[in-house]
Amino acid sequence: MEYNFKQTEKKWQKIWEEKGTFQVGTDYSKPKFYALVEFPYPSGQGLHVGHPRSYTALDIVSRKKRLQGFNVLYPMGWDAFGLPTENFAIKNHIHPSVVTEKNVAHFKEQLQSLGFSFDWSREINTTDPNYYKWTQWIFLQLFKEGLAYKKEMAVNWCPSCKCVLANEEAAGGVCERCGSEVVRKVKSQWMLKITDYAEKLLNGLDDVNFIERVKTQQRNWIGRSHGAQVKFKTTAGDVLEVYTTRPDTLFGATYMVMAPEHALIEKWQGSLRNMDQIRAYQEAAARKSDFERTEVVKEKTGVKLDGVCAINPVNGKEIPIFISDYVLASYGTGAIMAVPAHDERDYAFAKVFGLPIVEVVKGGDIEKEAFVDCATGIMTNSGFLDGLSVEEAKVKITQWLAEQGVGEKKVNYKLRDWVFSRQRYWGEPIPIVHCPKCGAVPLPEDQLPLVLPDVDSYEPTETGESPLAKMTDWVNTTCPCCGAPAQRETDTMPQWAGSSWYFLRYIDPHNDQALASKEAMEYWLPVDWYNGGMEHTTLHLLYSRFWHKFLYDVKAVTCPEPYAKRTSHGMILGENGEKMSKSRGNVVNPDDIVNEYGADTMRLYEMFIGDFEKAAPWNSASIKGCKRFLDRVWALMDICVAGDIRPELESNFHKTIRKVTEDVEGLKMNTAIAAMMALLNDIAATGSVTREELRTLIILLNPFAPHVTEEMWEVLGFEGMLNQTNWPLYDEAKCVDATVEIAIQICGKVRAKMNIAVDAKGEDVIAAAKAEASIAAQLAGKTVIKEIYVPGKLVNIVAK
RNA sequence: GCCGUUGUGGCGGAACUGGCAGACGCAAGGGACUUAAAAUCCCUCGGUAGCAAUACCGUACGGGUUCGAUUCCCGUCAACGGCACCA
Repeated sequence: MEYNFKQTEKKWQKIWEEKGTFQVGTDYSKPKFYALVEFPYPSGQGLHVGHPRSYTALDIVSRKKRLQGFNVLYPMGWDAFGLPTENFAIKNHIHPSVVTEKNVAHFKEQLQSLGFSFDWSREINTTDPNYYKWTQWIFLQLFKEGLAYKKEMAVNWCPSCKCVLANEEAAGGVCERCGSEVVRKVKSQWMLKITDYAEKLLNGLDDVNFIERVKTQQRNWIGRSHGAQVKFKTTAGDVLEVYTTRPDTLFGATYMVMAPEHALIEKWQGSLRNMDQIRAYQEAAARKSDFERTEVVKEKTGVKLDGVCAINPVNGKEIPIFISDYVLASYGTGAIMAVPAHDERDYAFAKVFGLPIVEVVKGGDIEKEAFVDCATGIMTNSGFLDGLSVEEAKVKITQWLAEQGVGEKKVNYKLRDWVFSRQRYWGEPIPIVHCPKCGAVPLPEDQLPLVLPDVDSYEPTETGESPLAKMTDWVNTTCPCCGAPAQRETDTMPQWAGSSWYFLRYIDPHNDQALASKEAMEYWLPVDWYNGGMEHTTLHLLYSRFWHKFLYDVKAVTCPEPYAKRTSHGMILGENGEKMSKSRGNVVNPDDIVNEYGADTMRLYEMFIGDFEKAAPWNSASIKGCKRFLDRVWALMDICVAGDIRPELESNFHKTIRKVTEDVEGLKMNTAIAAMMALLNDIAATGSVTREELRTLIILLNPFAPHVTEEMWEVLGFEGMLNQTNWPLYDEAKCVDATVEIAIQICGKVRAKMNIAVDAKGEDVIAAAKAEASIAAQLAGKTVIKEIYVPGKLVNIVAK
């Protein structure tokens, strides 16, 4: 009997939908399992073969957990605000919500054709006012707690289009739309104080099960360092404050560097004799992004301030001050003390400007390069610090600075506050009213959601304000505080807002009293397993942890960390090994694969393609192997006879059950599939299969290929639906074979093999190995120095 | 530049905690079935030499530790992800 995947897959998808098979009950007595994948941005291009990699993997986990008796929540939704939809709307004069609706419908149809066990009754959409009501509510709580504030920030500005550009739209310093040069313009922006949570975000990592590289990257992104803040007096009278992780090297500070944007420059205007030169340099620096500025390879540039000097507090020496773009305004105090002998960037700068390089830590050769190692060095040329180790010197100088009142111990973070404003239309309106008397006033909660009004044009305004600024009817309102005429905030939120808390909404998606009910939160939180891309590690994942920790502090959620476990999948590349993209012409459409091979084959192939965590190139030819495997499993029904698992296959079955059970937990789907393929080969070699063998095999395969296995279950006449049966158990004792083949090595090289009983004693095995004809011959005339037996693996005889 | 990661046959990949490198699959070659093709089934398949048994080489490159290294350490090269307004 031929297997018709088209008909069968549709049949089961319909049954699952009609019966609500994967709808999650509210039976809170069962153990729960909450599996989460990153919800997609519904782009106009439709689903990409990259999306199902993550979705299939956790679908397999979810289906297996259900078979193991868990109450599983596996939801899906749409992260639908964002730039591409807005740009499409501008170009084609279609409302973004219309575009979104169409894209969502397309995505949903594509996802459903792959047979994912999502609970569609809990579908959410970040652009739905009933959803973003709560996104706005969270913003209000942040505002009330003082974590949302306004600040002047530099943004990318296209002077020709007169609009703010996203970094992506300003790649290479050129406007993506018109090609003109992008400048940095200062604008007042809403900011979120994520830095207040730096310590909590760091410490929380100790309590969660995230893959190590995600933790490392988050730790580095937060970038905690211990050092000192030091005050340098200047000849202008003001104090120039710096942060340093190397206060021990203070005696070696021979000059200072400020970021070109540093506020003191403006204050010192009167004293500075080379203001023209300074202005020119500031303008040049404004055009560069932070990471262009910090590149080490390029020649260091800068301008010496003519008219103001600093005074080194340890020795009273006057030292020059420079501005240079390698110092960033956004890190530390925006100024540094430069110690060229012990910092590579300072060294390079000092060489260019001919500044003195004073060695204060012995151990390197400062004629050649900066000596940066602080583990081994001994202090020198440093007065009362001489002879101390770097660590001792750090402690002593920090104490001294504190005693003198010119510095203090300081913990610093690389993490910067979150720029939360966008001058765009397609985002959540920020629920704030600006009153001339009361200032920024939060909208009362009973006025939420503040609905995004319809506008005629989605183009930003001449001044770079959001398109909402043109909606005077909407903008003009009254102050919720004093009733006087006031104006609404016209900036919108970034796309990160809606995705920072979406997992909370799935657990109680229709609640209009709260984000989710306490009861639902207590049962479902935290997310048990969250899978997503590595590219979201430092932004989305950190932002959502921040919001969650905040919500925990204001008692709006019931646990301190949102995600108990985080894993990451690799990208699926084009057949040529490059990233899939329209412009490269190497995009594979999942619809084509489903049509030609079926959803089960597609799912199996995406899991078999390689190591889940690594990038893997698509290969059309290889898909056939997965189709062939499913066809061979189907064909087993032709040779099926009554009976239990046969003794000669017993250990194969137990080993395979163990392998699949463990590999699914470890996201090693490729080796789980390989194990099932090997089992099929072993069964096929016997020429028949028993009912019980087939039953066990198709339960194991069900999470991977749910349609064909469900159909086989029905054809074979087993009771009920396969997805409601139990996952098979294995017996550790039955996974072992009686004999095992081991290798015999001489000096680490395999020279022979032999079969031994699994429980054979070491000395007997070694004796047997030496008795082996070819081994005996090669050992003749040599002295045995060492004999090693690794149980069940090998014997190694070292001889001379 | 900074942070993180990766590098194994013609290809995707496998290999426990330092223990037989190449599981499983694709492609390729040979054979069976067929009027023929597709499908299916069987065999071979890292390189060099050899009829063969077998020997030597081989996990990006150069060193090191070890009885034994794809695995650990040091260095080099190449590729990929992120760098805060793409998501």
